[in-house]
Amino acid sequence: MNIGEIARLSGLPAKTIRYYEDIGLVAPLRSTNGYRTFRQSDLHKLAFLGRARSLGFTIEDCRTLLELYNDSARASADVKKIASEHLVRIDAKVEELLAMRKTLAHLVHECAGDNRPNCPILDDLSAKPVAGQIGCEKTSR
Amino acid sequence: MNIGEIARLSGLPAKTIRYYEDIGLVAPLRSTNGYRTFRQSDLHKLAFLGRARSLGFTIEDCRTLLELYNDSARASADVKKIASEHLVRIDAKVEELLAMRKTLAHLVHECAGDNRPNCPILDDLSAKPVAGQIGCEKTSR
DNA sequence: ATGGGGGTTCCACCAACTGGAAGGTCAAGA
DNA sequence: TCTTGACCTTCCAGTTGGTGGAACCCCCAT
Repeated sequence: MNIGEIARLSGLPAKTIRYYEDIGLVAPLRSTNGYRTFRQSDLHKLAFLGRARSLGFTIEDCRTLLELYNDSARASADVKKIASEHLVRIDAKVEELLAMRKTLAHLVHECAGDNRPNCPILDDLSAKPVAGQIGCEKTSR
Repeated sequence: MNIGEIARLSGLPAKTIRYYEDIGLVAPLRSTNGYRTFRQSDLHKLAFLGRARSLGFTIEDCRTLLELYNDSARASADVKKIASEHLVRIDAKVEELLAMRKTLAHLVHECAGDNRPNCPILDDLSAKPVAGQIGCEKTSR
């Protein structure tokens, strides 16, 4: 199968598939005209990658997960560890976003959004941090 | 004030401040020895940027927000629009992460995490999508 | 004069692609 | 046979928001 068909079947853009070959995640054969030729196993691998990426695993996680997948002597603990750590990352990110969301939603709510210049949002952004200020949470970035 | 002091006062790394000058967000003066010299207004601007970035605004949003801040004839609606759109982006991101979280938490829970190879996480990742499958949500990436 | 702690520039790198240019290949139709 | 158009190839650059490091300059105290 050529890259176009594999892209259709795997749901990944051809560009991405070439990139994955570049970084050694997949190794299609080449036909005499230089075209990449994908086997069923390549399709399977790409689908695996697509699914793992859609769950937010990094490329390096994906690489490791693929190795574990191909290692019939793996310990499921190794897989679980990667997934658990990823879960922690996700939770941290969610917390961070919700903290932003909270402040932002409050500010948006306060702002009249009319044609006058007065704006609580800009007031907040330009507020100098005051020592001992009440309700001043540390922003984590 | 030199960059080191401004970094301390604004809470931004010196590297970041130089970068902000590079992309035209701040324009400190230069003293004869080539050192950047920051005014109080530069500090104020950098604090504004730090706060806006900590709320997740993009650099381009920050640029626009700064312009609006300096425009006494602004309409608060313009500010509110930027913030509201950002809020929508945040909500979308949170939704995406929560969807990942849900699947992932389920899989992690299912996995024994011992030294045996059997692993529901890998099973899920390698499952071929089946047409007509029940409970098969589209993953948005 | 020398050492240390500032500062400067510039270049490379991170993740995970994506867009586009310039060109080779192949099958079908006039 | 030629041409058209859909494929495919490689390579380079850009995205976001910085960060690390090298090589070098500057200034003050000892």
